[in-house]
Amino acid sequence: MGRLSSKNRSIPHPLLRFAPESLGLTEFPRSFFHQDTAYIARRLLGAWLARRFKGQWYGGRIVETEAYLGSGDAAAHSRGGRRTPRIEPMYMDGGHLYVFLVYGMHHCTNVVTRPAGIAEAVLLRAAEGPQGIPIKLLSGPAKLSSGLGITVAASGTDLLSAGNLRLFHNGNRCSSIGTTRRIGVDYAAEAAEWPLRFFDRRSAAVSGPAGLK
DNA sequence: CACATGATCGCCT
DNA sequence: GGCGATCATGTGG
Repeated sequence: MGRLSSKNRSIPHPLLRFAPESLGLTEFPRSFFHQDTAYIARRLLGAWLARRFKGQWYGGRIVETEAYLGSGDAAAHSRGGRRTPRIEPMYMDGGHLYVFLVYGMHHCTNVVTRPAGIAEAVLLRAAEGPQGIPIKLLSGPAKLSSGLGITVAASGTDLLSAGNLRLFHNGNRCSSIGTTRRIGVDYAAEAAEWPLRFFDRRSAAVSGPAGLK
């Protein structure tokens, strides 16, 4: 049957349409993505992940992120220096995308950090759509990905190549940031407790049960 | 609200 | 062959 599972859907949700130019948003320079990964994870709060589809822009304001720190991080796909075709984009220059499939049906979108050769990344866990859009639409890494129609097909693309996937910001930094351990990585033992999850305290779109905020 | 479970398959060992 | 960087739905208190 022509089953249409989430992993095949690359169409952005129509409610997420917005006009980047009207908000005066600019883009981060390459050097921004070469900095400390946890620092970047915090700085990305408030930035807009945007996708151009058939001439229109769709996007959301990022409100929750997690940092994954590479070879020494037991929770990262690049733990122990692993290097396979799937995770190759993690080794690319900062500013690229790393997208993977989890549980056979959901996608997770990451922004690669650090210079090429260092496999670190920031998982985008939740975002707010444009004004008036249901708060749950992008609240969770898989929902954020599916809301914008981002699939593994986008893994390895460069956010700074003036393409259809971009990261915009308006110069304002998130001023109220919460920090907790990362979600869903209990298998990583001690690394699971590292305080590498960040979220905008003032946002109602942050994912997970109330206890995790 | 707090769990518990099933769905579903690519990736890695 | 085992297991996820998840989510929706169901149960029970």
